[in-house]
Amino acid sequence: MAQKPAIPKGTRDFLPDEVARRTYIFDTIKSVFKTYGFAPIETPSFELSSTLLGKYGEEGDRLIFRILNSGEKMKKADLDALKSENLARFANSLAEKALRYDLTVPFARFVVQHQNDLSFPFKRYQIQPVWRADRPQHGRYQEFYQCDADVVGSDSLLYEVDFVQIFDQVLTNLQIPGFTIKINNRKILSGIAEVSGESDKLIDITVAIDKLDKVGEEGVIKELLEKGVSENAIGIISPLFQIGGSNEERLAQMKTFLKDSEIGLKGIEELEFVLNQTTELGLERAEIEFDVTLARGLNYYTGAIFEVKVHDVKMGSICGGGRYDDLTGLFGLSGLSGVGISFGADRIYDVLNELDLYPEDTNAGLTLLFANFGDKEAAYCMKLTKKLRQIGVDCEVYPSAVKMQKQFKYADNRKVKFVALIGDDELTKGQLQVKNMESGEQKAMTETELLQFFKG
RNA sequence: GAGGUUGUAGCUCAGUUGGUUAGAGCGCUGGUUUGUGGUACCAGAGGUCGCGGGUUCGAGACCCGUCUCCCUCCCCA
Repeated sequence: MAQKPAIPKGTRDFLPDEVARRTYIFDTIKSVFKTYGFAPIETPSFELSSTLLGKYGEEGDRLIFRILNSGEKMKKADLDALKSENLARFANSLAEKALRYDLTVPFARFVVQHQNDLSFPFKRYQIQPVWRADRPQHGRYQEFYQCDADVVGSDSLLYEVDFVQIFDQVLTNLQIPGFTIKINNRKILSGIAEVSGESDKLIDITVAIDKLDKVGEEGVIKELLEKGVSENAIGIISPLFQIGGSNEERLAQMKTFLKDSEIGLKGIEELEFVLNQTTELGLERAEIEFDVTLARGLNYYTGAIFEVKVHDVKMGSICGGGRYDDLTGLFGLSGLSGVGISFGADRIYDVLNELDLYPEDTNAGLTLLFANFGDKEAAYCMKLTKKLRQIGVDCEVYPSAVKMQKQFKYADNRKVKFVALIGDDELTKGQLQVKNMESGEQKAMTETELLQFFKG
């Protein structure tokens, strides 16, 4: 035997039953996206490196899978960069293409390229795999699916309201018992930086504050000091650590805190609008929480920021999203505001598996199997399968006339719902035996009765 | 990218301080005579103990390297 086969780390194979479960998740998400007026698009799995690089920050660039140039293009390798140890530039000269890292940046590219064919606001959804050269961990893969819905070309906050409803609808439909939609606004974070007098350290401050629930107040202060934030500024920021209570109470506290920051107050106003509208509409299973410490790494968000966490499961956020006022600006089309969300299908899949939340019929089973009693009988069954398939019944004939025990065992493993037995007797009588594999009940019926039975 | 951990049949694991032909359960295959599965009984197949090197008379067990899994950080879905 050759060496045992393997797949790259952070990737997975899916068996038929697993695919059935994943299809259920994708279908649930798709159908909700559709009811909110989103239409699907697709983009290539790889893009030009120049499209992706520099869009996700330094960390993100490191996680982008590069596609090595081949043939003559190998000659484009920048050997000078290698000599001068500029490895990043050398790597870029070796790879003109790269696997997509998310669906948002390719979408921005798509919008700019097809701007004349689109009517705005443009709403699309996209369900495709993305790749990250990350170190695999629980709920973290190198290949995984994102399910994105975005709108570009409108700055209306009604879309933020819609997205909150979509989170609630999808996760409720998937039977997830409890989950929290965390919401914040990047303008509030800007306001905090402004009030503290450290506007240029916005990113450092938000990243540090984001860790509050993980490292605690002291941890955050330590990180702020390390990043060179002044003690004075930290003194101004620290009251934020005490913010709590209901969403209304938090808003009130933040209003006071940000009273001298125009941008901060704008953020509060936007957030208040979304929260109020959401209260008007109501939520099925979701809880919504204003979380000042919610930051999210991506540098392109400018307004609302979302993140969804499932209760009682140890798993990173299963959904994220937010508003980006000028994403397409990176590709030369400015002035288009966008807002979007993403469902992490693979994490949702893991959560559903962990909580065992699949509906009963989510498997790759077969509806009807014809037992094989010999050539003559099988030939008759083949004719029947053709008729059944025309009315949409999935069925098949067992391939050989082996002993019944074996055929039934096969039916069992395939999770077959019904087995039809047509032997010599039945052929002459025109009566078929149909056995319900779950109840064990077996009854005789004619061919027309059989077709009728499965039609209903 | 940094640190830690794990790796024995298809799966879940046992395997005493290194010592003969490496075990169990589940699963799988066949059987328990006539056309009936999910239960029972019997039998069988299946492992160069992640991979490569080293120490030793002898290594699944010890050492080094490497890959993988999982975990912490980072970042995120």
